[in-house]
Amino acid sequence: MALKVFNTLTNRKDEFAPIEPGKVRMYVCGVTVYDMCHIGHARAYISFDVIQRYLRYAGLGLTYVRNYTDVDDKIIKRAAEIGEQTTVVSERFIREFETDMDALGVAKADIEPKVTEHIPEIVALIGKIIERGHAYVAGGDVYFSVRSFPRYLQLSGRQLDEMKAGARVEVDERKQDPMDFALWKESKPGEPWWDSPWGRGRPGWHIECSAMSSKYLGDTFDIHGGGKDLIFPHHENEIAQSEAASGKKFVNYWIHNGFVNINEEKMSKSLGNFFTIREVTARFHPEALRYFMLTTHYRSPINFSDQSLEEAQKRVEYAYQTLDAVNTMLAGGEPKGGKNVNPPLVEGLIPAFREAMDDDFNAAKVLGDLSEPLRLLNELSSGKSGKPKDDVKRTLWDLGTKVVEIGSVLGIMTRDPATVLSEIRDRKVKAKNLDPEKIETLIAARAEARKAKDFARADQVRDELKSMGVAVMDTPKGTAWRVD
RNA sequence: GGCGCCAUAGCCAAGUGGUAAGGCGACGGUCUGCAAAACCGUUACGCACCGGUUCAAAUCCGGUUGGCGCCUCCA
Repeated sequence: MALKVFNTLTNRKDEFAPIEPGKVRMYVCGVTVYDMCHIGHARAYISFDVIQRYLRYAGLGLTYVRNYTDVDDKIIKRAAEIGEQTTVVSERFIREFETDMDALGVAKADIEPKVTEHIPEIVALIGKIIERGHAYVAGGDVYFSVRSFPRYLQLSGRQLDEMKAGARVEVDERKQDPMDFALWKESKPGEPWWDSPWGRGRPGWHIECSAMSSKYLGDTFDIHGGGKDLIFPHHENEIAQSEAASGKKFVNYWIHNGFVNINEEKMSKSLGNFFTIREVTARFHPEALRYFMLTTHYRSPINFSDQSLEEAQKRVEYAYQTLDAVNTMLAGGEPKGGKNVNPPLVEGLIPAFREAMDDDFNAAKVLGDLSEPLRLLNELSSGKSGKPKDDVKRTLWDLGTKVVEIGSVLGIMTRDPATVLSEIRDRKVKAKNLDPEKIETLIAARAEARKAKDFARADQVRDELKSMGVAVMDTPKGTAWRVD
């Protein structure tokens, strides 16, 4: 089955056909680096990370570009507020972004260009747009003339004249049309600036993505992505700029991810109802956050709640507990011989995975499909299945390998199980304000009581731990504990 | 006012024409000194509502209600 992607440009699922067979060029709008990232950013970059991984998995040669917007009104404002240089602010938040993405398992893009390092390209692009009659100089500013570009608003499917009624933007006197937008802005005192044919200034928002995408991916490329909120005006304006300059189609497939909601409302800075990635990952494991993001199709809104995160974390725990047991069972490496106990399940796994992902990257479906294999891995690795050991090992290997293969495309289940499990427990211990030492002491006391067959005393200790939210588990390898 | 999206069990959620995946929770069971974990079983005669198309609809069409988003910086 061929890959289908929902294309905002056509408003339907289109069969994906790259410009160059076997190769894909993809650009995703990166962050404006003026603050810590919130979980909306997490969703966007996780979504495209999965897309990125899947395209490569499917054997397509991918060039993935994700920029950093490091010149912008908000960065300037922020820098002024805290009395720092804009570059100090932007560099710091680039590092914070990298830290967050790393924790979430979001791989770096192949190219991560910064606006400040592409001013010449931007100036050249603006010059070209002016030359072609799609932009005009007004004082030290340069504006794109939306009326000169008949295809304007093709992505959002709106009408220019209908938009004017709702426009709440203050109209700059120098604009020929209220909808015209800045390509270049004259710098005010104290603002960063670069020389240009129009005087000292800086790029407007939008133009950087047009300049950097064409530099690294060409005038026309395959996929351009970002959050739904970027459709208008950002992506609409990118199309106008790029197509006005090149005279060619800009992008074939536009992919947009849905929002993260809080209490069914869009999470956003202006509403003040946002959580940073850092806040959430202090309470829940980063992989739980990632898993949560994948439980809903990337285009649908997803509602953030502690309960959902807890559920996601529970599944992550379950998966790693299972993998841990599988690893223990297969300590000797790939088993020789043995008979797979469930060939249809093992053999159907990857085809089902590909079918789901080929259908507009339906990772949520994949997660559901993973339940049965994980269940079987658990059953077999418990050692109590009653099946011949060789067959068990054979199946664990065959099935486990495929489960991890799928996990590696979704960016889950690829870390060291014991490490993740203890990281999760650490968070719960902290959340409940527990003292691990005290717990160990109690468990030791209980062990002694059990040894002496003083079960009344042992259960008393268990109850005490239980009231603290600690569950005690007696296993052949000793007594372990977990936080509920 | 314009454009668009969504509505599936207690909760989350997949499913775009063929007779409702999966998860969480709950209940019952196996295992266990007792538990926990794990495993097994049960948990939507119905997919907001009304009408239509069809042999067949959660899925297509029309309408109603409710919720959300964009039109302004925003992933």
